[in-house]
Amino acid sequence: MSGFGETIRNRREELQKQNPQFSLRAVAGRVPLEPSYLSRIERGLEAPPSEQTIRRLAEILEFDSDALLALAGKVSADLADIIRKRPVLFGQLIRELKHLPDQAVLRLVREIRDGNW
Amino acid sequence: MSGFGETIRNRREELQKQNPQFSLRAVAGRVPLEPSYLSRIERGLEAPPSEQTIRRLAEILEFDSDALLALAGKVSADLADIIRKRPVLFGQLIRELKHLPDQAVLRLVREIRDGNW
DNA sequence: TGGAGTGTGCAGTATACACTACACACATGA
DNA sequence: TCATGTGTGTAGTGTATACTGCACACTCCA
Repeated sequence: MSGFGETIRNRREELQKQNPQFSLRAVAGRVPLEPSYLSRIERGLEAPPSEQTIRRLAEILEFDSDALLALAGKVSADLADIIRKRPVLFGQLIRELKHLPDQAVLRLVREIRDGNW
Repeated sequence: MSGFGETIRNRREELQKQNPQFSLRAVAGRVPLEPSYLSRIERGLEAPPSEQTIRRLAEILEFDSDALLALAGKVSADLADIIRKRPVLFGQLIRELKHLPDQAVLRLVREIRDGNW
């Protein structure tokens, strides 16, 4: 599994091919961040930045923010909030779902969305 | 909703009634922690301690650790790990479950446990 | 050939986190 | 009365987090 830095560097360079507004400096400027800091992050010399900064990067690089946060070893604060409101219940559920295949979880999501619960 | 400090103080004092081994000093000694630190935490003068320390307190005070962590504004690291392995999938699911009543979530837990998925 | 743009190296900083250490005041019982 | 146990107040500490700031080397092209 590739790391956080590697992922955003690859994604940025991919976008940069089509559009010069995706140079390291340009992206850093939009976040905003110091270019040298972003550089160190992309090369994995520095730990991933804060959740807010990761969200901003995900926005700019058009990347799923939950996925990017996960690569940074974090869980989105809004999800954590949902769990914290019913910790025992959600604790049970999530531990139960741990070994359930993607397909089954996805089916669950759809059934809940369709109001079958 | 009562805070973290208040909760552990109440719980500790309740146990202390039956057993002198639940004085602030004795509990602090078992964790182990400096008594003054635990005192400040119980009175809400200090932020809740680390996840490890909260788990230890939950163990000593026979309190659900997920619930205690939630009062401290935290989500158990093992749950976070599960989510981080499939961030998009679990993100969808949890946001979908946000407004589902306890009863429905509980039924879900049981159905999954019974292998109906 | 020099000005603009590329990424990088190195140093420094403010704030929060998670505590320890120790002195103090009060109560109780022997 | 004094040793023991109760909780508390104040100060200090080491480490991590999340960055900034600026100088530097390289490339490109006008």
